[in-house]
Amino acid sequence: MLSDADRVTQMGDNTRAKLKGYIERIERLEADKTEIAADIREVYAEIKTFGFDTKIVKKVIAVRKVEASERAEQEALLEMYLNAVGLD
Amino acid sequence: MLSDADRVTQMGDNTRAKLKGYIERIERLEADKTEIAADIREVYAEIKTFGFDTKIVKKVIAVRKVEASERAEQEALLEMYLNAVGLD
Amino acid sequence: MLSDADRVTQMGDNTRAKLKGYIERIERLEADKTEIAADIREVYAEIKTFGFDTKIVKKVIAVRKVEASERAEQEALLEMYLNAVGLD
Amino acid sequence: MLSDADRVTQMGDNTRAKLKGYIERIERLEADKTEIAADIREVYAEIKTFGFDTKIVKKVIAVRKVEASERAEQEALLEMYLNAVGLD
DNA sequence: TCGGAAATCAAGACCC
DNA sequence: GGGTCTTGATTTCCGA
Repeated sequence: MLSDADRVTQMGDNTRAKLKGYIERIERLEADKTEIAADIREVYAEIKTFGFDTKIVKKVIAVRKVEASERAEQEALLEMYLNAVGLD
Repeated sequence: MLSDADRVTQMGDNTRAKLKGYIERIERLEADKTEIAADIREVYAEIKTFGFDTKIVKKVIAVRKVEASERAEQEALLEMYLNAVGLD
Repeated sequence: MLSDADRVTQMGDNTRAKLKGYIERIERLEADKTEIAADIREVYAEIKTFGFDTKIVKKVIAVRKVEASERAEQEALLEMYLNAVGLD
Repeated sequence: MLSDADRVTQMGDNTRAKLKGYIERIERLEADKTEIAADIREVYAEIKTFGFDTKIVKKVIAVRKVEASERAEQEALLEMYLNAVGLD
């Protein structure tokens, strides 16, 4: 069986190009993610400038997040019930 | 500076005994954990025997869990508000 | 045949109570499991404070675990042999 | 001086709306970030399907990342030197 | 029983 | 420097 290293050294140009494409795509996505994180930090900075405690704002957002996830969980549960009854 | 291997070969009996104690304690705790996991699996098996879909039961438990965490988050937020107002 | 949801909507109080009992029992077991995991983390923290590399301690425990299972394996094998020759 | 809570209870509709806007903006940004993370996971899944070890791909990306930051570091250093000798 | 999917956990980065 | 967030690895769990 081929090891990964064997695959790399023996693979054709098409395969190599494909792998390269994957890697570059991931790097672009990660760059986007980093940029968004920077945007978020910026907004918090603005909020602080505005005179609010960012810690509380963060907590408010956290609460809203678990509320949302609870709603999602309940919907999933309902879905399962309906599915079990054959009403979906 | 001493490497870990140095420590092991050079340490006195007391130190060695202490380390041995830690290891045995962890092993006991892990045995307990494994046993509990087995108990949980058993309960699910019983539930299935009983004729219920374990997937739904799991989801019910998940919903209850996020409900609990939401309650905890809201309390933490309230705490922060009160703290900010100086009423805590 | 009844679907799971039929069972839920049509089941009597006894059944419902039984299911509730299962759920609460699982929740208690999971709480126990979480607590034990916390205990284990604590012991590792203590070990680290003590000056040892927790990674190595983990390795030691892992090795002892496979050794234990190997021993069990061999004992089972021996048991089989003895049984086969009528010496058990 | 007003505490944060005072601000919340006493603030006018404009202020409240502004804060709400900030929160919603952050939530949108975080949703985007989550989505990108999902995309990345998807790409890795595709890579795995393709027959490569994702762990190695991750390593490659990590290496390229530090190489990029090292390059940036060196360029900054070069810049400083050139600046110091008045050649920039 | 194997493989993927998910939870758990410690380590590192990063911001305050 | 303290604390939170993120990431990467390990382990765990379930279905096929």
